[in-house]
Amino acid sequence: MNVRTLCLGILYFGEATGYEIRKTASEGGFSHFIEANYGSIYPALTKLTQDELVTMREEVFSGKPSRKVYALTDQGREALKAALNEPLRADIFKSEFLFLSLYADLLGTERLTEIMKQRRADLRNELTRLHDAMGQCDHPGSNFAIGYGIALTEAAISYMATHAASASGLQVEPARAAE
Amino acid sequence: MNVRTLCLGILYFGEATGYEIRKTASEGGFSHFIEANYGSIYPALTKLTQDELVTMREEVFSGKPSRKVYALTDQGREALKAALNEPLRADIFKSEFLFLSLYADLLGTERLTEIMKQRRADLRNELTRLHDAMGQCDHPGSNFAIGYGIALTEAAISYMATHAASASGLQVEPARAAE
DNA sequence: GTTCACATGTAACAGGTTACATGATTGG
DNA sequence: CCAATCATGTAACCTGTTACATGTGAAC
Repeated sequence: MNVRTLCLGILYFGEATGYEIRKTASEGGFSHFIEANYGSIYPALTKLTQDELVTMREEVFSGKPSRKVYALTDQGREALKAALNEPLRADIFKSEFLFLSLYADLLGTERLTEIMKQRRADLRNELTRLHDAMGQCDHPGSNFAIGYGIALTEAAISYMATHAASASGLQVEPARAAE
Repeated sequence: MNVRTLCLGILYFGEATGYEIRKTASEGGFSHFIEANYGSIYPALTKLTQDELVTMREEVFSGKPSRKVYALTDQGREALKAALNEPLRADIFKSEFLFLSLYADLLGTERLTEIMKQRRADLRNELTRLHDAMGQCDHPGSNFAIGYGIALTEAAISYMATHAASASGLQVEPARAAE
């Protein structure tokens, strides 16, 4: 989906600033299947305001940086619905990690061990993040999406635990339990 | 990773045409974590030939379409190694399906049911594809990557089986066992 | 005092996607 | 005969990313 629809979608849950939209998309509970950064969000919000799919309200506090709070209009809600009814695109998954794993024999034990260790750490962090997000949210749709992320992350962790050592013919340091 | 490195990586396993590279990337055992299409592959191969990272040999058969077979040079192999030793980028996962699931209440039972059904079918196909790929390949690195895909796909199927009905407050038709 | 979080925005650039353009052979 | 597979390539377009530019307040 494009950034436009993403903004409409996040605004559907309540008004927000560009900064908050990015945070939800890139760090919140949805960040495992969404990506967006300022460079695309701010222009999109300007355009959406022009098209009257969202309204903008500027909050100016003396001293504090002013913030622009965006909210969905009825037209915006309709546009979101329309976007949701368009043909569903396939998931996109790109993994440099898996690409690297194809060339384990070219990498050398040291680098390979480092990569595998890093990946296990990343997966554990991701799992923690997802559990936190799940705890802060009781919306059924969101729980489904976050739960999906948790299920896959757990599967990845489990796979890493049992297969990381066999990525190549090279001997990789075994994972320690207390790592 | 960029298309350039992708081409070098696939050529590492043996010479190939642009057509075959795309097929490996988009339909083969690696397609679950790689994506590339003609529009990016052909220009990349031309550039790589100019840079002497690959060699090109044209095979012309009377009648048959001629094919350009590319092979890695020593320089190309070094370039691949160098690329593999650059800092590892995080995985990219974008899912319109999960995005849609956030708005289950906006979707209507019919569309939601259709989406969930489609996703289960897609996952089953993907699993079959991965098992086939695994059977045709005994390279350790590839087996690790394909196995990773299988593990995650199985987790997704399992999650769908137990949670698809609870994506929203709406009642979704339960999955049938023989579907 | 320095780093982090809040907050907005632009511009150049890179990268890849889609559509177009073409054509032979094989199998059903 | 029609569809699918093999086979190569260009060009316009779109989209998004990176880097730049700027500033406050709070916490440590």
